[in-house]
Amino acid sequence: MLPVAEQLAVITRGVVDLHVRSELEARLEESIKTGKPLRVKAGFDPTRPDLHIGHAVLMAKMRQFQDLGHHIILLVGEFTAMVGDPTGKNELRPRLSREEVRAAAKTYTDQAFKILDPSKTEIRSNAEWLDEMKLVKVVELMATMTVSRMLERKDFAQRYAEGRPIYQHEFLYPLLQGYDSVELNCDIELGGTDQLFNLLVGRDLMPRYGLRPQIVITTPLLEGTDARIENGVIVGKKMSKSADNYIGLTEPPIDMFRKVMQIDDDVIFRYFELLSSRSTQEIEELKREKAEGRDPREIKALFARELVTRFHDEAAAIAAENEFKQVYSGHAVPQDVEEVTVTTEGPTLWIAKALSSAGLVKSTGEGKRLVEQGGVEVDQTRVTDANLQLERGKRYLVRVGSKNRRFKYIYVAP
RNA sequence: GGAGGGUUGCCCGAGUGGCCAAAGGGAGCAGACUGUAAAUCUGCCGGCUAUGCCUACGUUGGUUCGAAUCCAACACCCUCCA
Repeated sequence: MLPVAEQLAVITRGVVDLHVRSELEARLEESIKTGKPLRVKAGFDPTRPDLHIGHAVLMAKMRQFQDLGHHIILLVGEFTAMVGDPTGKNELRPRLSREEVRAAAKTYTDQAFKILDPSKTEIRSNAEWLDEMKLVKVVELMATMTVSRMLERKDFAQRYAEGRPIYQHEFLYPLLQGYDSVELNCDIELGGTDQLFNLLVGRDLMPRYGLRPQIVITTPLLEGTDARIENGVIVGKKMSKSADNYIGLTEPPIDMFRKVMQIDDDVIFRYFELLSSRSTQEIEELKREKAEGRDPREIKALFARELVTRFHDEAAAIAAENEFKQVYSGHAVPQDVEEVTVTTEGPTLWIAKALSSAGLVKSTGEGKRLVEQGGVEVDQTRVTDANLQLERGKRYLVRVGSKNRRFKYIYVAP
């Protein structure tokens, strides 16, 4: 094992909160002396299987602990997922069935193992102990925390102040998550900054059960692909599916690549710092090169390639880069364009109708609008006539959109 | 249990009988300019081949020639009192 100072340097890189540093040092020292790895827990709620690269920030930190020789416990919040953590968006999360949770947990771990070493990862589910928890124990647990303490949590406080609903089971959530740490007797718990409150509840709870309090470390939440830099500070919503500013871990290579290339030129460094395996020095070097006039597209492509390589493979990354260059910079047609067959009653088919039947737009109204606005190409030529009729028995190559180009061959069946 | 306030499109938010498919803003989309990004400007932004029709302002019913707007019941949320 590495000496304490070196481990600390790795552990604290890029983290937001660390409670408490001196305890961490002591615990690392002890671990080196006894040869016992620290028990590091990171939990996740398998609420929805829509993982994006924002989640990968935490996974990368977990991986660092593994590389330092510590023991990672990946806690599946199978039970807590059904309770539903109050979201940052202050909406009540839907409660999920056990089946949905299981499916989501599977996709989560599949993705996590693209970063984590499965042989060094212990997967546990809190349903193991929470399913059978007796009411007396629940009451005991609830008696450890006051309502006003709960209301310290930002989103509770906010909702309370704004007169929006808070349900009682939501108060239970942090307690249950904290109790997981008691069951697992963790040395350290990791989470996103949004989890700080919950993590600290665990820390408070442990001594009440006769355990040493866990050390709490949080990683930043990655801003979405639509983030901007204003006055040197990154601004923008967190990456999320609902804000549609995410890069999914299972997205096709070309989409990953495209989305990275559409990130703001300066914001890309945030991504580098939180996700790239490049060293801090290398990243600084890239920043310097950009300042000296290197094409930002090249720098973004470096990150895009690294990302696609990690979640797919190197061949996919190269292919994606080539396709991107051809399709977006060179206006070429991608290799694998899907062909759809649409039918028509009459001798011809209205373009707007064809677009919606082919699934390229949501409605014929939208199709018509796009044509009117010049957002549609048929056989590589921009369509200007919103009344264009496609002929029966012919096959057309249609392109819709610009930022996110969609191509299809439309065959008008006789 | 009692009293009062609230529920409008993806989000925020105006609208208190016809001029309301519903102001304004945000988000989003398209075009121009570009680099694929930013900034800026322009246009669009419920559905339907439509000078019209359908669906929509929590739900259901009612009043009216006509309802997001008035009435009733219900549901949900909030506040105060118990």
